[in-house]
Amino acid sequence: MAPPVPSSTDTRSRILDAAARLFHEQGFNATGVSTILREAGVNPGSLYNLYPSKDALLAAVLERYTQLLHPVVMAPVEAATADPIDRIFALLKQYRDWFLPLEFRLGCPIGNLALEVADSHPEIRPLIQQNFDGWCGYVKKWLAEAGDRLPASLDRDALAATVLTVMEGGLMQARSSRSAVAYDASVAQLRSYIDLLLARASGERSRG
Amino acid sequence: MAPPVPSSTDTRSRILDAAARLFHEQGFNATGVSTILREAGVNPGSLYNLYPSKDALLAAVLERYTQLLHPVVMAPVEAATADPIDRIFALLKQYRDWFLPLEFRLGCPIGNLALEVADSHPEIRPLIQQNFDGWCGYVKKWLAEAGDRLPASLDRDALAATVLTVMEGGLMQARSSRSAVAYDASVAQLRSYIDLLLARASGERSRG
Amino acid sequence: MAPPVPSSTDTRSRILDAAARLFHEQGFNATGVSTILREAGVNPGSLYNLYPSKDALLAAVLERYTQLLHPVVMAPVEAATADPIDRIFALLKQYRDWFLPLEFRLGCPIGNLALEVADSHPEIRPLIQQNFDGWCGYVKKWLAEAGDRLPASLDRDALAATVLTVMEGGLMQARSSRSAVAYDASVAQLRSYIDLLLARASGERSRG
Amino acid sequence: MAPPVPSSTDTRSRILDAAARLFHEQGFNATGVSTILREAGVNPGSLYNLYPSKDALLAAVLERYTQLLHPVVMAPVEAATADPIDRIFALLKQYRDWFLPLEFRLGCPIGNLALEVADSHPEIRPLIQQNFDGWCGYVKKWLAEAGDRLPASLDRDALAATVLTVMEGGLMQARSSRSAVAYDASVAQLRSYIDLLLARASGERSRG
DNA sequence: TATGAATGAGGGTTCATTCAT
DNA sequence: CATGAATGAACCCTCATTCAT
Repeated sequence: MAPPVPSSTDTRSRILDAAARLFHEQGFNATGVSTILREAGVNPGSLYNLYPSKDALLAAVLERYTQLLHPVVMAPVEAATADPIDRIFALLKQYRDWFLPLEFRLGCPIGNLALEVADSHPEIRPLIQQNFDGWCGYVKKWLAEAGDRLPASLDRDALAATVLTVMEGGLMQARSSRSAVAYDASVAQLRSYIDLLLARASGERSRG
Repeated sequence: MAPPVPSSTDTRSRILDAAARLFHEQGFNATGVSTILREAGVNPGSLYNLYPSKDALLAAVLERYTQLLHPVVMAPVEAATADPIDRIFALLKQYRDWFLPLEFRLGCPIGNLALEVADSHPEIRPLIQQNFDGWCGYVKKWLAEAGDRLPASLDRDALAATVLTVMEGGLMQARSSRSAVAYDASVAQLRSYIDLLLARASGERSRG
Repeated sequence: MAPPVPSSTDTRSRILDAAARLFHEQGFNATGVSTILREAGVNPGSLYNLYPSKDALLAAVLERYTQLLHPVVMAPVEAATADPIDRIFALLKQYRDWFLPLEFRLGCPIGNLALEVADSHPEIRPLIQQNFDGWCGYVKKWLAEAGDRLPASLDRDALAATVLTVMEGGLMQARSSRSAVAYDASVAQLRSYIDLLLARASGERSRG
Repeated sequence: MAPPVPSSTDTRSRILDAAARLFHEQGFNATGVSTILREAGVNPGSLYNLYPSKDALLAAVLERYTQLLHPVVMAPVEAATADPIDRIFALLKQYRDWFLPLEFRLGCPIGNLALEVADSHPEIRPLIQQNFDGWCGYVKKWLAEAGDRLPASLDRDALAATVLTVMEGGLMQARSSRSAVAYDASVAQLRSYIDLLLARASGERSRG
């Protein structure tokens, strides 16, 4: 028999859930610790037992995003889509599907924090970078799997970074306009670019 | 003889300068009104005489960014670079040149505010959008000037949005990594894409 | 031909009107000078030219209430009611008629100020007292006119003070309950008392 | 052994004591929270931990006045005076004795608040009314105990309301004049009225 | 370990008033 | 005399955090 989940774990989860949600909805600075406490149903002393500061809680939230990257973000894409190139656009479509019903409110939780705390919280910046690296890592893996369907001369790492650029830059404009137009436009240009790359590689292969 | 600049204008400018700088350096929520007052050398009553709230001051800052878009951002690019396609990359290089000495701290002042206040301040969102629209407007103009050097089938508005996407998404990653790598990579992919478009249009033209 | 009313008089009137209304509606401390300025359509400099302070404005408002006592409060009663005893109850009914449509909001402007500023503004207290004295003066005059319809032993000054007591005490309870019950009850007891006095005096006269 | 009084209760009491005293001395609007904090020796966070706003503190003060009505106001009267009719005048004399040494400064704390906040604070009005109802309740009880010493036809509730009217209306005039004259006059007229009622009832009883 | 009161610096804003134009 | 920006103390309240129980 498994031991009962200790209540501290439960408390820890409730805090992390509430903090992650509120940081996403309101931003880090606009979220008061007291709001987190209320939403998590926890006392200040309990929170400060588990996390020595609001900043430490932010770090924990970002660690959890790292853990959730695969199960929440990447696994659904990989499960639904087999072709590595298609997976890139399935990933971009997944964000669209998440945020369209919200009229593109909220935005990327990592991207939001990147712009809000990267300068003020030096100890947090690496955790953001870790999330971006993980995200790009999946894209790089897919691009590697695409093998010679893409030109040999293509800088696959640069393209992976660009996919993240398209997601973050597109989502930023979508939030500002409450519309999908700029996001869709950016994704379409990326599609067009990759199609040109695929065509060139195909030509190279047939000539090769 | 022109009348002396009224002192109120001076006060207004000092407030706007300080607010714009601090919002850029620290973010909107992390900047206290008292800090703005101290840096501007102004009393609370004076500020609230000119701007009824911190939010109104934010709106004024964003209006000013709209006014500064041409003289500060676009005019230098257009003065230094004649070719419309080259202007796009000169613009992207200008941001690189601005932020490289800062190790990519600060980031885009509009983009930062977009992610920080777009949801919480509905009245501010249109002002952010206005800045993005103005920015893309210049790129659209340049793309139009490129005429048939670009394929007729190209969605020039979509490409303009993508240029902004590359700038914002690239800058976000640059801030997170304190490095130019992802920014340069994204710009390089855009360059590669546009080169492919130019090549295709050139082929179309010669085939006539 | 009369000279045109100087604009300063107009300004003065607009300020007094606004101040009197706002002090009545919101109280003295709860009314900001800026609100008075806005409602009067006047600039701070203009107000402070005419009245050196908010307290001086309050004094002017109370002076004006003294001037308005006859035309606004007493003249209508005396015009509508001839019998001196009836005038007392007509006066009390006039307040009821004024405040019933407001569910007894606002209350007596003098009484409100009496309780709010009597202690903190020693220079204002005599002006409040002057209003009360004027008010009681009319009641005393009527009681004198009632002659031997009232007992010779009756302290007419004390009864006049009591009429004011009934008005103020009754109105206070009416405001607290948003109902006429306590006001009507107090007036009815006064009516009953005066009826007993009239009956006794009548007996004395017939025996006399 | 009883547990020591928890310090929270102590803090709460110090806040309530200071707030009640200052609201009484200066009025609600003229009393700053910072003054309450200083006088209570308490930090802002402590106050707002116990009371979510200045208005909530006002409500608590009025609740406490309700609790204190019996021990502070009514019990001394009932202890010192047995006869129910005499108790009414002992109560009115108690107020006189309290305020005469102050030259009738301060006034009734409930009455002051009634006029200052009844309109602006709808949630407070019922608490004021509750105090008035409690006060009148004692007078009603005494009038009931007077039985057939008073005329059967007398509206005892109306007379009770009138007693409060006399206290509040009399105290208002006493504050304005810094003299007992109008207060004493009003009480004397009430005495005269009740004597007439007692005489009439006595006559009715003897005629039986 | 859980609780929630206590801490005190700082939040954004309004106040009555003055003064330069 | 009108204007409205400037003044700076004070307003009510919230912040992240600590500590006694």
